[in-house]
Amino acid sequence: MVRPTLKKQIPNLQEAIKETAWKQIADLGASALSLRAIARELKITAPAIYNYFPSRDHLATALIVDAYISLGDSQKLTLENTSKKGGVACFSALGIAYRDWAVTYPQRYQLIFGTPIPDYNAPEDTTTPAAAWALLPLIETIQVLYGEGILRMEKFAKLTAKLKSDLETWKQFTGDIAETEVLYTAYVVWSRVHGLVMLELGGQLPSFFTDPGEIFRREITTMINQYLGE
Amino acid sequence: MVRPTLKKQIPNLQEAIKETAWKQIADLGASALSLRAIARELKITAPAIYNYFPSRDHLATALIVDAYISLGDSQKLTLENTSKKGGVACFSALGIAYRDWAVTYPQRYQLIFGTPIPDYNAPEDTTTPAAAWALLPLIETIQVLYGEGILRMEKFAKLTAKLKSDLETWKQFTGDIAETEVLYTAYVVWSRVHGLVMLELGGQLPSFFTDPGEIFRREITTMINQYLGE
DNA sequence: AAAAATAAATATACACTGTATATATACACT
DNA sequence: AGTGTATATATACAGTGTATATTTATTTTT
Repeated sequence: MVRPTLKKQIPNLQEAIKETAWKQIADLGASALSLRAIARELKITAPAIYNYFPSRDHLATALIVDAYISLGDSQKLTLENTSKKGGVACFSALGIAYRDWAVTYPQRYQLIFGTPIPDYNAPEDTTTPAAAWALLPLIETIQVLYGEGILRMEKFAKLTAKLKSDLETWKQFTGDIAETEVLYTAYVVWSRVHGLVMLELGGQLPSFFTDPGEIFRREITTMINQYLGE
Repeated sequence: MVRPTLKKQIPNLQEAIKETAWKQIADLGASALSLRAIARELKITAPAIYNYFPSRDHLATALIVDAYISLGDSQKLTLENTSKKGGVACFSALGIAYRDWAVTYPQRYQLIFGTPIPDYNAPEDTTTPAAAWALLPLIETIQVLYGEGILRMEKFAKLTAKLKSDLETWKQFTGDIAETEVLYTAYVVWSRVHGLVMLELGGQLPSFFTDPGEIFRREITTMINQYLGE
């Protein structure tokens, strides 16, 4: 028999492939992403996957988008649960939640921000919107703080015209909810959080640092002191 | 003929293998590291490499250590060329040089901090000292600023006893030249620089940002304003 | 209802990869 | 000169992504 009857097949195979991929990524790391291994687990032949994803890279892109969505969902949920406590509390909670997500799903974080898949280059037109969406809660929060006059933009050098125009382009991806100053701040904040998380997950933070979370929380506090104020 | 005469062979094959590896990494990316490709270019069979590196991972580790050394050399040279201009100038120059190195050798940067090689996990006992060495010039500089009373530690929350003890352990790797406060600051500064560089190299900074270097230089200035002062 | 078209799987094959094993040769030392 | 060791080759295995052709199940059309 060349092809089994459909009743024996997996329904919603596209989702099943991604789920199996996530399971294996969680177990063996993002670099172990293997069409053949996925096929084996689904009792399918490897080329069959090509009916759902034209190539391994397309599957990887789909996984990355899913990961961004998962991160964005986590951020969104955090914001909803904290919004009543005020802007500063939101800022702090979003930072903590960002790291929590990364620590909970290190493989997903590496999948997005590391380069775990050989010869894979993420297509910018799909990842830029996904990344922007994941950052929306942070941008929203900073926009609120900016509106309340709590964000101390005067601590930064004045934004140049060119930089402002670049940020205008980014605005389109972020739902046009924030001003250029806010977007700039969000990017800078993101880079700080990302740097800490990346060093921690990448193993660059030597293992004798017994509580990486503490350093992270300290930095959140420092950022609040530096960027925000009455 | 099973083995060619030695006069036809490459002298200093260990170095030649690493050089070829670097060339291919620069051309095709760190994920394309392939013993067979190296062997092909050296007109050698793949298993011959095993006489010099027990496995692909050992070669990768050697390359990572080399990359750290290259980064450290660049930092050291920068410090030597700037030291007469004072601590703040050094701080700034080291930051710029760090990014310059990363932008010049993006593949090396990804090799160290990304996870480009499938199933490879860097052995901490070799990378921690290498990383510490690469950071020495920054640590030195911050130590000088701290000694001059320019580093505003009061902006940070007081270091806890546990964190201090963790930092004491790190001290051993950094030549015991700096105090815990300085090491903490250096780590935090590193994480900020690293975050920006990582987002830029990883393609997370959308391409419509026409001059990533400007954002970076602005952040250096911001850091000087935040951490240093008369 | 039968036939044609389409979709989705298999089978097979190719060019790769890292690496284990056995073997042969060049070189250094006694 | 002969022996031992280092260093290469040859071969093989299991794994990878993916291109191609083939077969079958399902859907659509007549």
